[in-house]
Amino acid sequence: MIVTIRDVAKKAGYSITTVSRALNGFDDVNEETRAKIMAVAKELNYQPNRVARSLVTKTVNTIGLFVLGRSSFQQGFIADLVSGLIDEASTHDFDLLIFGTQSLKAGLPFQQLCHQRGVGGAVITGLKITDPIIAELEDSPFPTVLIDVPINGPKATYVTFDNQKGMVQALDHLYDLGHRKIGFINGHLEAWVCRERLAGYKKGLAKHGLTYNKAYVYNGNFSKESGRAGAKELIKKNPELTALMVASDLMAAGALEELTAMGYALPEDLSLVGFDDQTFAALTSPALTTIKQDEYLLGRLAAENIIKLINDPGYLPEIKTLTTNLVIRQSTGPVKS
Amino acid sequence: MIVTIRDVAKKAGYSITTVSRALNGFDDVNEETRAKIMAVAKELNYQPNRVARSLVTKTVNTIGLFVLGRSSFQQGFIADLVSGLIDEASTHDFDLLIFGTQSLKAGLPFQQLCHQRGVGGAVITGLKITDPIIAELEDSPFPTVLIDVPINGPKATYVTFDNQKGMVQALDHLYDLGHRKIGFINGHLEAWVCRERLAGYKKGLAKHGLTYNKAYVYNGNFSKESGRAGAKELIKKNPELTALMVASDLMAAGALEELTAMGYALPEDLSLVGFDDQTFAALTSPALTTIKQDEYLLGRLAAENIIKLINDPGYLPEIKTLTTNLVIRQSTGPVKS
DNA sequence: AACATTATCCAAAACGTTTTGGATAATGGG
DNA sequence: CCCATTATCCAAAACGTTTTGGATAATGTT
Repeated sequence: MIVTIRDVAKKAGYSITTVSRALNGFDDVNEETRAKIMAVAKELNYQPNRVARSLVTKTVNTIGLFVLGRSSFQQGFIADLVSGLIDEASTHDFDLLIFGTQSLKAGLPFQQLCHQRGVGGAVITGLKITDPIIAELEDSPFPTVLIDVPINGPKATYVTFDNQKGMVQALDHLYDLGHRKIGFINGHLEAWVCRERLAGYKKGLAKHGLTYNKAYVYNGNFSKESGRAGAKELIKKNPELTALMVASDLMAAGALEELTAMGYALPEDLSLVGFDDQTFAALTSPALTTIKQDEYLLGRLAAENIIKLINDPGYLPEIKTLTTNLVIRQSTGPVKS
Repeated sequence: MIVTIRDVAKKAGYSITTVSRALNGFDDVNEETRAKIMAVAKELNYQPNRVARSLVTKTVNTIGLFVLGRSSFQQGFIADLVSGLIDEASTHDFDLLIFGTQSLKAGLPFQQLCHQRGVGGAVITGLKITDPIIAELEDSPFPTVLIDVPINGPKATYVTFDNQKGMVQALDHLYDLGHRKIGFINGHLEAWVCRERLAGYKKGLAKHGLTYNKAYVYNGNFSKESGRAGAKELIKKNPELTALMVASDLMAAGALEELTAMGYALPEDLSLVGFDDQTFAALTSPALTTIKQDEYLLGRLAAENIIKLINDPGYLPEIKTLTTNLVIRQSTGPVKS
């Protein structure tokens, strides 16, 4: 049933040493011998036990993906991120082990945990910028790639999107439609992307000579409910607003509900822009104009990066920033004159 | 840095044998000796290398999750399923390795692949009922749990929802609202759940003395576009229909778009029921009445089952069927008289 | 013929851990 | 005192694989 190198050696008539060296490309094996061994290995469907091999070689081809916080699973992008990670890992003959928060709760030092599980490097998503582990990972020799959180160390880097550019794109779009009073519903500032999105909002305003007004910004928490509350508050306090930008599609959906309930017709009375381009952004009524992020590609990039960090001692960590795209749908339109 | 059992033995002043036996609860170790060894192990943060251990003990505490087809990642439930799997696995000190389709494309026999990767059992999602691997797994000694595809073998079982009951619930609801002409947009019949949903539709009709009419059923493919096409065709050919049931929320969203474009007001002119309760079901306008499936719980159940199959030689595989719930929102209302 | 070199194979050690099968001192019972 | 039992420790073997360091026959050169 389970074929070991001993079975192959016995059937081929050579030692396990010769079998191993034949299969692993050593040049001190006669080519005819090698061919015979390879044929037997193929016939028996022999596959080297990676566990045993990794014990000897101390090389590891497993990436650990840490998804922190149950709510991270409820963001729309995890599936695509995982899909991208798997596809890239697979082309490099790496496997992907997934861990949730409880793995880190056990009080076991991060690297010990990874070593115990045979993980050679970690991709982590769901970190807040205040999480202490970030400092710990920064100078660590253990390869790490963070998603959407900046880090820069000898073996640590991150992948993300150009959030600022995305926000500028959205603001350009609204400006071109004639909007001059533009509000912003952000997420919580513990998420680095929210700091970036705020900076992009400010940059977009400045680009068009518009004044940043603190009262036009609401800090939510990425939930639909905070999107509703944000829209309600911003519009109540600033009825002159003609457009709202929102830091996530889910919050934008909440804002849409609230605005509709308040009697606004979108986009005639007010324009709305989300962020993410989650599946449902095309399903709301009106469908959301939003900033698209290709999370599948981000996953591939993260995997590519962590594999290099694991495999190549001389590899210098590179920060990878993917571009975003404005997707115009029906939630934005010309300002009402 | 990396602490091995030899470091602990050296520092504690005992052999590696005694250290191992002390840490693993053997009773031929003096209790004072044990305490001393445990203190040293704790001080050094010693964690047994699972790779080495599994090589010796041939026990494995890794579950392989196979997600087949890129489109499986785009179904709304994968993230919740994974979350549930991880949480349950973690309580049993199991890890979760994820594989995509390409892992099976390599031509490597399934069990060899799992053995090579140190996987003790597999959870598989995305299978069509026509996939040949199902027969292969049925009588295999390798532990397997399928998601939403029936299988029954000595080491094989499946977890799913009561799709028929869900459909009957939806039909009851529509019947109570006065609907008598009820159409059904199904997914493709290679997905077992679609056969179940069709059977449930028929059962619900029969329960209320309504006649099953083949012309009232459209076979889609789970895409939004097929939902649009299904609504268009069913309504065009059967204008007497007052309600549509749909086998997934995404197709329901497509049907909603089409019906709206055709000038129907929902639910006044026609009622619509989806299936899944995906996040966006609450975000469409009107929000979808739908059948809720708790995929997180399904993930936990699958993990619980596969762990039992791996750990307990005497465990008889149990089919696990979770109940569904009707979630009434705004897409259903009384039939127009 | 003697020595050096090359080709080709293999035993042993290693990886980190677990477990088998003693070894030995202490203790208790006849 | 002698023998049996118990407590407590440890060397060795095992797991499946890789790699080091030979061993040896054949061949070539002087």
